[in-house]
Amino acid sequence: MGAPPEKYVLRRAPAAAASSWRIDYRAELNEAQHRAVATVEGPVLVIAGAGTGKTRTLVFRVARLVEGGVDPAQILLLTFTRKAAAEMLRRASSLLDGRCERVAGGTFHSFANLILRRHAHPIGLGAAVSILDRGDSEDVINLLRAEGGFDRKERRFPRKQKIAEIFGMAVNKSIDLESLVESLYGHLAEHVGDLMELQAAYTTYKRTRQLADYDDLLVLFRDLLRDHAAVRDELSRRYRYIMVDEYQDTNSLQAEIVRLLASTHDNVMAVGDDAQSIYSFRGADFRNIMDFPRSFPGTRVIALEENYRSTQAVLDVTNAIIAAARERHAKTLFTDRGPGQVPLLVSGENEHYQSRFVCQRILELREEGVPLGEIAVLFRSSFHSFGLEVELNRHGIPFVKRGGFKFIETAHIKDAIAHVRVLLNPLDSVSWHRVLLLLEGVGPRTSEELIRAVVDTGDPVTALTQFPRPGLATDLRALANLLETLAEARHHPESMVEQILEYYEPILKRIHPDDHPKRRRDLDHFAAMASRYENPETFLADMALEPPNESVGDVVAEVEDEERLILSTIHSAKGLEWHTVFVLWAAEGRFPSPYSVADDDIEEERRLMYVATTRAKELLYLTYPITMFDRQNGIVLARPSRFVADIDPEILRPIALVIDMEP
DNA sequence: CTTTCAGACCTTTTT
DNA sequence: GGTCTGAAAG
Repeated sequence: MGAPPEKYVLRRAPAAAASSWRIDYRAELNEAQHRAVATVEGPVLVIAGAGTGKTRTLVFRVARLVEGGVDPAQILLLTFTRKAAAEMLRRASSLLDGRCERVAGGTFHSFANLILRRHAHPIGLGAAVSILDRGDSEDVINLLRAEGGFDRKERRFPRKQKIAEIFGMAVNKSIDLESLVESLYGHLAEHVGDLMELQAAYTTYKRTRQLADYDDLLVLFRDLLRDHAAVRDELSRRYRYIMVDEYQDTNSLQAEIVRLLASTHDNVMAVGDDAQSIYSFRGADFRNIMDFPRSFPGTRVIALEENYRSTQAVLDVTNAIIAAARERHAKTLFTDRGPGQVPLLVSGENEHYQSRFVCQRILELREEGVPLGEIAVLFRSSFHSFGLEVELNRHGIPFVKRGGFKFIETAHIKDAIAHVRVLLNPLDSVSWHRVLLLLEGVGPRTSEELIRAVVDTGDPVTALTQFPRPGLATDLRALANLLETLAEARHHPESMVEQILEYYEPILKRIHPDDHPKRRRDLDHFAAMASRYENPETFLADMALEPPNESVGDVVAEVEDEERLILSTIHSAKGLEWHTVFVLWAAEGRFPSPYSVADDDIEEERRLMYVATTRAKELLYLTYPITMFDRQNGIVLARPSRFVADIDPEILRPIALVIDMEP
């Protein structure tokens, strides 16, 4: 994160032992940052505005702890993505030495997974738990929904997606289904009984088959800590210093986990910004950050308000956006980075103007020497960039897209993963289902029978080869052969994936006659990803918990990242910064999202706009078309987003695009 | 039972 | 544009 470069004086004694050189914390940090770094014992809450050096503070604090003699393995750094943790530890290591790499870190989910695998026993879990991603849990729910006959009710019963959302929300908000439906899903009140029944069935299903969804990881981890004092004390003593980044986006379950983990020492530093809370759809509540001092009495609160990232002109806009927020910690960011250029509110005739403007401006910036990797185009929803993507391709501007539908979620990749999963956890009926339905002549019924045979005999190979259905014998034999080959040697993930692909190739051609070459290429990249792992267990866990955030096709980098423009959802842009930021579709009907308008979640949308605009260091452009296509009404007039429409034109300058008619 | 095909539906954000 | 669902044919 940004910092005054002129103050960057790292003094490193030449070739001396690591412990003999010292970091000059006072020279490196401002007063508030320094206080946060120097406060080592006891609970600390850092309220860090956007671009105020939050990451820098965490990095220096890790270094400070290690330098002060704390064993790195006693430090736990919980972040929003593992990439964020890795990046911080890399920076801390460059301040000190390799020791910082031994700091434990990752997301709540990945850390929970790690601990649960070590302490599976007390909560009745096996070591080979399969992690269900969102799609997997929806599949299970759908199965049970049909099995329980819930879908045959006269009144419309919610679809699997909605059900999964509701179940997840209940867990993440730590409230029971009944009150959740009452408060947030009132229109489903008549189904409460059925939903509860379904939820119970879902839980049983997962437990008996060694399956855990994302929420289970947190719940089971919490239960382990809460109900097993010995484990709790052991863990609490092992992780003596806990730091939690992006605390505004944690939910009550995660807060509870932190509370329990710190039970023997209270050494927790939570860092966050209530104005940047954008994950309430996942049960996060920015009030969590307000409650921190209550669960940790004696908390020292430190506010970081000096912004090192953006010019004053950019800050004037972001301050104006957030000033209208209904409920927040009042703070106004300031900088001494100089005035900078006034951000523009750019309007054009239609979406095409918007795309052309962005492309043209990007090409100009590149001429001026701004690397493509220092430019980002941000948007509320992943599909908002479709039009621009076409235009970028036309101009030959390389880009990566982050967020939205992911590579890992495509059917063919999930198929490949399913084969690895059944091998590791033969009880994983979700994956069995996927694997078996690929065979010609196998539908849901036959698949069920086969799975029952596999579970009953406990021996997949025998169950498959002995299955009394001559028409399927050849295919089942082939599958059994594959499983045998995979099981024989404890394969390296890469060679496992290669074996699977050999088996899967003909199936792929049959199911996707038109585009199997494209899918085949995806699968080859998947194999390449597998090659980075030592064992299949960590490979699978990572694919479920920290999949690459790139969209389909982007996993292949033909060009180095520095030479590619970034397209990203605002959610995926969290914590990052660029020289120039474009915000697409700053128009009513797109941003705020119509869903949020209907549900009265406007305040979170405002924070999203705040997060988007605070990513810019030098240049900021908000664009919107004057007409846009609406599915119901066809072409309609668009208005600028309510979050920016009323900003003083001196602060956010309106510009209209015109096309040069000269030849 | 499985496959196929047409029409409905619905599209936010993510671990 | 893609998935999901239901109905009818193989």
